[in-house]
Amino acid sequence: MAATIQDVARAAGVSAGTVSRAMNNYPDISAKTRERILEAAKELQYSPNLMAKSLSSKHSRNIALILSGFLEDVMFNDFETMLMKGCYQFANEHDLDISMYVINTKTQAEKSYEQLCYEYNIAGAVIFGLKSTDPYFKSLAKTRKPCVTIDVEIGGKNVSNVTNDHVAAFEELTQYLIDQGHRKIALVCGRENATVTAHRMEGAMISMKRNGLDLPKELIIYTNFLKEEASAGVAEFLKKYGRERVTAFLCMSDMLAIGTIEALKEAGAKVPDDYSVVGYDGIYVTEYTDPKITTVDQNIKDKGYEAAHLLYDMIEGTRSAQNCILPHRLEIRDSVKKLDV
Amino acid sequence: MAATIQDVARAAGVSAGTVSRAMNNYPDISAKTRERILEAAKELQYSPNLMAKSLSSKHSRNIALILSGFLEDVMFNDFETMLMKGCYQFANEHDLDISMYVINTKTQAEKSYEQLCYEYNIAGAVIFGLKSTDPYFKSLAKTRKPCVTIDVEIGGKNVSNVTNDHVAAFEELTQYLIDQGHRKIALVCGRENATVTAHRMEGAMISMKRNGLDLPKELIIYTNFLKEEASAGVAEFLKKYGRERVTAFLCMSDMLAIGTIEALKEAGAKVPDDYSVVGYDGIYVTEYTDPKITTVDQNIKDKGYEAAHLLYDMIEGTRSAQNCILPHRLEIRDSVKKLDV
DNA sequence: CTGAAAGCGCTAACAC
DNA sequence: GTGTTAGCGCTTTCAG
Repeated sequence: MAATIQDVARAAGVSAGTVSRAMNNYPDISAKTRERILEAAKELQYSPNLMAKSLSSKHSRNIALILSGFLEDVMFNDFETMLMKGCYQFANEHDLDISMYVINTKTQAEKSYEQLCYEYNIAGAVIFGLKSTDPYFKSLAKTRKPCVTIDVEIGGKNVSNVTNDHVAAFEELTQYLIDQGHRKIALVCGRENATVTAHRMEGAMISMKRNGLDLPKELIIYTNFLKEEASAGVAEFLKKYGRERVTAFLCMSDMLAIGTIEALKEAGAKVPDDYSVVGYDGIYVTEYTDPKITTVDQNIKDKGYEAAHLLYDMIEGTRSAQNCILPHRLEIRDSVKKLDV
Repeated sequence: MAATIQDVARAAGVSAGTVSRAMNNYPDISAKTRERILEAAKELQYSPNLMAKSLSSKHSRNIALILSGFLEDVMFNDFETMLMKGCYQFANEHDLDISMYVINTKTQAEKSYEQLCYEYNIAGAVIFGLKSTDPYFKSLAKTRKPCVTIDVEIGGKNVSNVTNDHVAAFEELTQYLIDQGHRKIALVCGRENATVTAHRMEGAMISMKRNGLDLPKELIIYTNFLKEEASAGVAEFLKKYGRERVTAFLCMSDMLAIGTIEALKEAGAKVPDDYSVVGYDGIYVTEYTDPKITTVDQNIKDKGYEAAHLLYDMIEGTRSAQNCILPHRLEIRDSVKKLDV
C-alpha cells in the first residue's frame, strides 16, 4: 500500500536510518544523498507513519486541546471555536501537531490526565471547561505532564493557568454603569458555586462599595448561566418590584444579558431607554442583538493562542508553570443610557 | 514511567499476549485470569499506548473530522462547532476514536487525503469546508480511503456526501415569502461562483417562476457572503430605487439577513413593518436578533452525526458511497410581515 | 557521512 | 487457554 521508509531507502539506494536522517533535517548527511532521498520520497509519495514515529522517538511535538463537557453543554457560544482557533494558530506557526480530545466528568474519573497523555503520546495540553467538581480539578495538581488550564486555577508545579482579571474586569464594567449615572442596579448572577461567579461578584461589590452603593439581596437574580432563567428572573423581578426599582441590569454573561433584554422587551420596556443592560464575555452575538450589547471582551482567541504558547514553553522547559493574566477590553456599545444625575 | 503491557503481564504472572487478549475482550481466556489481569492493570494505572496499538494492528477505530479553511475563515458562525458536536456524539456512542485535523488549500496541495489517513492511521474522515477550487475537490474522487463530505458533491466510489436539498429548501423559503403576499422581492445573493449560491438561486427562480414573478438583475444584490457587503448593498439599493421598489429581502444566508436588517434600520425603516427579511442556515444568532429572523434550519448537528454514521458504515462495508439528503426545516419567526393582497 | 542492529509497546499467528 | 515469536514503521545508538 503506502510507501514506507524502507521503500524510500531501497529506491534511493541507502539505508532506512539514512532516510530518517534526511527526512528530519539532520545536519550530518551529505547534500547530494539528502537530495536523492527527498526526490525518491516525493516520487513514492512517502509520508511517515506518525504512529511509528512517536512510538520510536522519545519526544513528541504533539500537543492537545482538551475540551471538557463539550458535548453536554447546551450553551450556545463561540468560546470553544475561538479557543480552538487560537490554539491551532499557534501550533501551525510553530510546526506542532495538535489534536483535540473531548472528555467529561465521567471519562475524567476513568482516566487520568497523565494516562491520556500517555495513550495519545502528547507532550501536554490546554484544558478547557473544567468544573470545580470535576475529578481533574484535584488530580491535575500533581501531574507530571505539563498543562495549561483556561480560567481555572488549580496549582501544582506543572499546571499553568491563562485567564483574565475577572474581578478587575467586572469592577470596571460596574463602574462604567455607575459613571453613566446608574445608582439602582440589579445583578443578574451566574451559578452560585462557580468560581467565575464569585470573581464577578467580587468585582461588582468593590465598585459598588467604592461608590457608596450597596447591593441588597432582593436585587440579585440568580441563574445557572441560562438565558431562560434570566428572562424568567427578570420578568418576575419586574412584577414584584415595579418599574422604578432599578435603572440597570448588570449581567454576569452575555447570554444572561440577552435573556434580560428579552424579558424587558416582553414587558414592554425599551432598552436602553427604560433600562440599561450590560453583559460579560464578548461573544460575537452581542454585536447583532438589538441594541448591541455593551460588554467585556475576554478575547478568547488570544487566550487560546497564549495558552498554547505557554504550554509549548513549559514543554521546552523555557518557562515554568505560572498564572498568565491577559488583558480584557470594555466594549462600549448601545445598551446603556447615560442618566442625568 | 507509565506502565506498559509487560508490567501488567509481570504483575499478573502471565505473558504480554494474554494481557492483550484480556484487555481487548477476547473470548478465549479464562474468567479468573482475565480478572487478575484487569486488576493488575487497574493497580498499575495501565493504559495502552494507542500508537503502539495502531502500529501493530491492521484495522483502526479511528475516524477524523477534517476542517478545511477553519483558520482562514473569518466567518462567525457555529457551523463547525455544531458539526463537531454531531460527529463526536456518534463517535462516542459507537466507541470510536475521533480526532480533528485542520487543513487548508495549501496543505491540501502538499499532502493527499490518503497520505493524511496513512500518517494518522485513520480509517476515514468527514470533510468540511472544501471549496470547488481546492486540490482535494478533484483528487478525492479516486481515494481508496472512505470519506464523507458535507454539502459538496465530488463523486468517486469512496466518497459520500451529506447535504440538504438546498434547491427545494430555498424554493420553500421563497414560496413562504410569496404566500405572505410579497411580490416585489430583492435577492441578497452570495458569492457568485459558489455552488451553494447556484442552488439557492435555482430554488428562488423555480418558486418565482411558478408564481409568475420574475427577478430582474437590478433586484439582485451581490455579496461574498459577508454581512458588511449586504449592509452596503442594501443601503445603496435603497438610495437608488427608493422605498417602494420591493417589500421583502430574500437573503442567501443568515449573516446576510443580519446585514440587511442593519442597513434597513440604519435607513430608518422597520423590520418587518416596512420590509420583510428572511435568512438561510439556521445559525443560532437568528434567535437573538431583533426581530428574530425567519430562516431555513439546516440542522447542522444532525448533519455531523449522520455524516459520521455514514462514514462508519462505509468503513465497515455495510453501506456504499452515496448522497444522503437530510431534511431541512423552515423556521418561521418574526421578520416577515403578512401583506394584504 | 552512512549502515547495521536494537527496540519503542503492542497484536496476531502459531504452537503447545 | 496461554506462552512464544515475529513483526508494524520508525528512530537512535554504535561502529566504521
